[in-house]
Amino acid sequence: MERDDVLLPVEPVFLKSLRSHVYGLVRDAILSGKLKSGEKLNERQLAGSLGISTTPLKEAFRILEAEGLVRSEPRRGIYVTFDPAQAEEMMLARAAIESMIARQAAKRVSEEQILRMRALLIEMRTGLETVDVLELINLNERFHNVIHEASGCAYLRRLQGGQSIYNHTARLSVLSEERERFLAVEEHEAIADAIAERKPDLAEQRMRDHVIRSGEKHLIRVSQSEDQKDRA
Amino acid sequence: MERDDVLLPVEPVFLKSLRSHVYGLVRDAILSGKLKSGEKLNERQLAGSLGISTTPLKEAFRILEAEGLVRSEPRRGIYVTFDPAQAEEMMLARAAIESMIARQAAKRVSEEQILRMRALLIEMRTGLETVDVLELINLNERFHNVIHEASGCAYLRRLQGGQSIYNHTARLSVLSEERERFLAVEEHEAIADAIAERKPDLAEQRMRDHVIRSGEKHLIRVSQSEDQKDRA
DNA sequence: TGTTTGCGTTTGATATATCAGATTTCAAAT
DNA sequence: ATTTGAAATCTGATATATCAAACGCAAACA
Repeated sequence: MERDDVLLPVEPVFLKSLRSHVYGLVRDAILSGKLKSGEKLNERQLAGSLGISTTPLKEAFRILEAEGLVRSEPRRGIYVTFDPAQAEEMMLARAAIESMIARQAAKRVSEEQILRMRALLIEMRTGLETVDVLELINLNERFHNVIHEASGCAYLRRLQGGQSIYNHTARLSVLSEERERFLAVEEHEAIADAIAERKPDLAEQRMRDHVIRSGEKHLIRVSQSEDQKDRA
Repeated sequence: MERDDVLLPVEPVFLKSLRSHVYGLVRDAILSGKLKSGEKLNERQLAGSLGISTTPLKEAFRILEAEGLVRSEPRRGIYVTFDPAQAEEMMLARAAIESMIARQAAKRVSEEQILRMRALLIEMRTGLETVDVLELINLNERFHNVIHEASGCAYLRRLQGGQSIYNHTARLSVLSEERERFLAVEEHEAIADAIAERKPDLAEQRMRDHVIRSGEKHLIRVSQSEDQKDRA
């Protein structure tokens, strides 16, 4: 055993399965509204246009079905199931789970993790002044990651990931507002305080309110841009 | 149209897909501990022993994977991923989602729904005295259903369903305790009060505490019976 | 004219075959 | 004795074939 530690394992990204690839494609199409709710997805036709067989496609459908983005009627077909109401519920689900994670984090956080949160918050303040939105997005994610890590809840974290419906572009759009950037950092600081002081109830409440408030902002933006498309 | 109404639609249970059947089979095996965490599931072998082809089986694996009960390593195989820690996290997830549902219910509940909750609670009190545990389980479910209905959150309800890891037997076991039966009814009454008074925060908090408390009870029972098996 | 029945087409469900990555084995080399 | 590496083998990923249910449309009938 000599110097194994210097060799990082190669990211196995490039051998991602067809299934997961087409899953991502369809998922994005649904969430972005390219596939309307109620629309029927023809297995063979879609497989044909994607240049793959039906086997990986129907596996992708099972994942989407488990996530609640499509509904499968036996011997009938699979139908898209996603509308603004469900988008809001997914946001609420994210709030519920993320706040439960925050609660657990407040019980288990280490001193080292508290320091890391504080450091990130200071960086956020800086990013606020330099109006570096990209950096702010990155810091936000790292901040939440520290909390996830502190919670020790791998399953909840995974479940939470399934409820995110907004892509990078949408985040950029929301954080383009000065007021929103300011609010986000304020709320993150409040959450960090609650966790650092080991107050589970408070941490949960603040995290929930934060996710719901910023989530509503997203939803409003999306519905507005949908309206614009409709007028066109 | 002549007398169609007297003909109830046949329960389409028997034409349930193979996929969903084997999904249920494997899921139960994992949750009940018959399949240990880390165990590898061989596609062909399992398909063979079940007397089916690999196609519906691998679809079932995708659902289980989306639920976080198995993990798939490309070109390697699929491995069971379920241990006591995850069981506890699933219970916490249930608490998080169910309490969010209660919160929404407190905002939207109708007078008629409040009356139905009250009626169920009265029946529970009766079931408490006659020690009709089966009836109590039934009433519990109907009570929660009213709340789900009041919340109007179809997606959250669905997501919640995926976090239930205990079967009828387990529920029976827990409610065999006099004290547990009493506590459950007390908590349900408190939850109903909060919802009837349209207090979202209170309803959420009470529902969360209820799910976590009774969930911990379940977890303890399970770990104890696991210990017994280990000694055998 | 409205309803029903029948058959051909479509399409999802399932089975089987093929491909390619991963593991194992075991002998040759050091 | 240990290492290496190539072939055999295992196994999941993907493609293709087959089966049967559901749909649609038109002919038959009332």
